[in-house]
Amino acid sequence: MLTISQVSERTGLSPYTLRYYEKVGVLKEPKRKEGGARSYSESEVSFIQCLNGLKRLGMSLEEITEFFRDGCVMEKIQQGEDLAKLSPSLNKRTEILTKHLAELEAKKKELETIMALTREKLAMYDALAKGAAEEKNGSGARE
Amino acid sequence: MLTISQVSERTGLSPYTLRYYEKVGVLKEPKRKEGGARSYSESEVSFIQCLNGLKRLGMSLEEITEFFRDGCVMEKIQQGEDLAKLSPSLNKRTEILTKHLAELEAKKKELETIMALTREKLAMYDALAKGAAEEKNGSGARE
DNA sequence: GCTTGACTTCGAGCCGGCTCTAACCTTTAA
DNA sequence: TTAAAGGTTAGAGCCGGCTCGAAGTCAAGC
Repeated sequence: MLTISQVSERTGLSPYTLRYYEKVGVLKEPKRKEGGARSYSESEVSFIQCLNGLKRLGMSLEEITEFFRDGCVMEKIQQGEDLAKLSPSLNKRTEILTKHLAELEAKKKELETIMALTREKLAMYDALAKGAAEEKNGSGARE
Repeated sequence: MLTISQVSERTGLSPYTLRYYEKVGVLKEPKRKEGGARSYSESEVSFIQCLNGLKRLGMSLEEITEFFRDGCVMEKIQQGEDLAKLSPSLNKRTEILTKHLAELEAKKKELETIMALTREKLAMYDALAKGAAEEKNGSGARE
């Protein structure tokens, strides 16, 4: 059993963040020692690592909470749990990931649009700046 | 001369937002009427429209403030101001836009990375879900 | 017995970009 | 004359995701 700062070291999340995640419901409350200190198991650590994986996908804490509503499925599978029984959870997960991917795609389109606009504007200022430089040099080749 | 709500209608920014922009320094203080009410000119409206253009590029208020430190150059040009005199402003603007574009490109790369990761994870869950469905159907073709 | 260090809690603060409330003031029309 | 429709200000609240401060508790070592 691990303390919060040991879990912090092994997951890269600060104790602050771990407690915060607990508060907002993305992590469930761990057992406590007599003194009241949190006491985490190995499987809780791997759950958090799994969670970190989803954060890397840019998912919000809300999405992640929803994703994990049935616990850490990958672990259950590794423990040899019946695949058929997990089917609804798996379906929900592919659904959430599909939706997330669609959001990312939308974001990318949006980003490409504003990049195109930025390039346009940049080209305009660039052309003006060049014109200004020429005028300064007195060359004034055109006209 | 226009009131704040007239400017709001013509620019799509709420009076709240206009006052907020003034407070954080992206808009400069307009003239006041006797009563103390803000009184905007047409050129202030076109400045704000220009500002909206930059917002559409995803620029932060801080970047926009910096961009407009020398006023609305496009307008000065239209008013026939000497292009050579504006050269430093124009150079600064192309510089800011170039930097902004680089940031957008970085963001896009990042986004592409997490999209690839998401697709991977999705493929995995998808495969598992299919496997679970097969097991449920009793077919169990393999093994 | 006392200090030290790690834990606990609650609540506040931070970021950026608004958005709104409250209390007040001004102009205009009935 | 007074009420409604605008305007003004300072300051608070909101979002998500932390991050921290203060004050308290607890176990271990000197």
